Amino acid sequence: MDLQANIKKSIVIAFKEVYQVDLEEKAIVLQPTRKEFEGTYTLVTFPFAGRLRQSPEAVANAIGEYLKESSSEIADFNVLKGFLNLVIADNIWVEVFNNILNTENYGQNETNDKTVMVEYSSPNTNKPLHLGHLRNNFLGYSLAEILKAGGYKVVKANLVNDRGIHICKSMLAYQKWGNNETPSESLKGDHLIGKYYVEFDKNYKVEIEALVDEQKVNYPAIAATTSVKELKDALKKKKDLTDDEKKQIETIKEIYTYAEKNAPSFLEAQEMLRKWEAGDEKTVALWKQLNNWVYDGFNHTYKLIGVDFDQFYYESDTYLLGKDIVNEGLEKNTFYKKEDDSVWADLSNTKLDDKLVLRGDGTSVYITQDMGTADLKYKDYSVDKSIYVVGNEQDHHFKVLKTILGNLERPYADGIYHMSYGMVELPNGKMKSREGTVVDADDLVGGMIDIAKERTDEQGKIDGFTEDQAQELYKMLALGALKYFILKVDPKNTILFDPEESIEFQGNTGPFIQYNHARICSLMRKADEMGVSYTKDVSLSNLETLEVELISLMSTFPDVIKDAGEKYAPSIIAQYAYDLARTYSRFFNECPIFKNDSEEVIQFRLTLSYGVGKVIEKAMKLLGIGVPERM
RNA sequence: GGUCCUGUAGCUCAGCUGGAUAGAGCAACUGCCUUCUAAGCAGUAGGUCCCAGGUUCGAAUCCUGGCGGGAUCACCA
Repeated sequence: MDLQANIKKSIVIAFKEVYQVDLEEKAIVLQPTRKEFEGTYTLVTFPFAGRLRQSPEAVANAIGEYLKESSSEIADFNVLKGFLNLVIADNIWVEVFNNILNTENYGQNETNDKTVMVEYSSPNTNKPLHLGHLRNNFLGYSLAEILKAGGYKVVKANLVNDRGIHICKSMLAYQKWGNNETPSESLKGDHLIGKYYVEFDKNYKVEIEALVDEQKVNYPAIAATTSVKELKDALKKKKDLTDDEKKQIETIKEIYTYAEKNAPSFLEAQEMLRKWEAGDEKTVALWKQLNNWVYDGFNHTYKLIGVDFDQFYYESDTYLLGKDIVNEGLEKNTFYKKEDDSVWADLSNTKLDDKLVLRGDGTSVYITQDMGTADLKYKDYSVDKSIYVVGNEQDHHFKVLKTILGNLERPYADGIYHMSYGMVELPNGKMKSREGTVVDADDLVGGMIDIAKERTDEQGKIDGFTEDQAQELYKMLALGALKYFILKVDPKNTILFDPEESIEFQGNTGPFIQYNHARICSLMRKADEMGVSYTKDVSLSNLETLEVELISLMSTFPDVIKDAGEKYAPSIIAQYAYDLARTYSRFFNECPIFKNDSEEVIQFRLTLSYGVGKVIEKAMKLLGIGVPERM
């Protein structure tokens, strides 16, 4: 039963009967009534007033009067200016609630026979996951769950970036300084490799500076300076540069570019990449070993944060894909070749600049393999939609990719969607791996679990818990706080990650919602002791405002799920879960459940609590957050 | 410079398919545990919704132009 739709139908009839006008159901917009007025839905009559040559107030009164008389759903109404507030009959709410109770897996939309792939996480295998990856993982996982609940068949995919110059860098450093170190309890594989990646970078930087200073003699504009780096930093800070200084900057850039490409260790890394691509046995063996360590480390983290995948793609398998598509593009004249044999996608039909898709030497670039992988995904799953959960720094890239695939007349091109999300910034600025200001994912989660333990223990709320149960609760609360903190924000906004605030357990937080679930479970336990149980068929004729509010909120859940899926916004679910928990919390305080004379009321409120608990549980599940039975 | 995103309370964020007196949380202050979990509830205080025009009965919301913040415009991935 769709209450809103029924009311709209009644309104259409009302307009026909009262004013002899035909309205489309779509033209009628019902909005939630503001808290300070009585009623659940509000019809705004301003738009009709002009047409009917009546005051908005008169229209509202006439329609309200008609509805009250003729519609069993409308118990009462009130009018303020052009706002017609409709009060729904309590027995209708009871009916709505019974419907919810008797709907299996309430919230789940009917299947739509469509398949969608959600690619997320997609890490580089040269360093451990950090806070930015956490946002990606939480968003991807949640979106996948939301789409499932929205009726899609979902494939969660992870495209692992396991090859390339950056991988060779850590391999090289390990080869040089690794002394056959292996992962251990205290240093798992991804962290181990990350350590060597940092080592490489440190050494590389030293080499660059040395090379730069060596080169400066060839450049009169800066030859006299003692340290190029100091000069560079000084110029960076300065405003209103003179022409000479601007020239110096250009020169410095030039030298750095040269140094970056000619530093010994960089050349070595390049050489290693060539060997890898040639299939050199030793190189490939090292690569395999180190990558496997990293995967073990990642799997540990994935398990810790509770995300999973149905399909892994590896760039070492896919990086050569896409070259056929380049030929196809040339044949279809949507690509063209330049004099140096490089191939470009013609994007003159858009605002975008033409894009290189194959280098002059025949090697591919990032977008080449992305085209190939897109084909592969379609081949594997004939997906109707393909979602890429990738940061907003790649907005342009995905615009180009989608356009190119469209020009190539790929049937799936329209279904490509870049779920772009904003960066995660720290109170003192951006995270920069080179400056050591990254927040490591494992450390962060570990730290939050510790804090969850502290808070819980000091409240003395784990009496009777086994050690395992306690540990499980700490983890559930820690991840609940973290995931909710990140998911409640609209994906496209930049997040300011304040470690202090993210572990708050009060107010608009994950634990607050979890707490309300635990309270409900506590009621259920008490009911059990008292020999009362919830029912699948409540009957009651008189409801409290908060009871109506709860039922009304619950009734919108399937639509909220659909909306969140259409907007690719887990934040909508987060907001909903909080609204429901908060409303329940007020109900809990104002409406005693057991301390009540009427058997009927006790059973109704108990059942209402049960229903709310179920919806909270399901909503949180869509965010990848578990709910405890006690806390 | 071009393109895209963004600017709402001291702070973190909702609201943005136009609708009533702009909402939450945190922080501050005041109440409420012999009664179902106080990780809670109730209340007080806090706003030029970046600015200026425009459209409209009505604009935080739509349009135009500014200003501030961010991303991007690689033969990097």
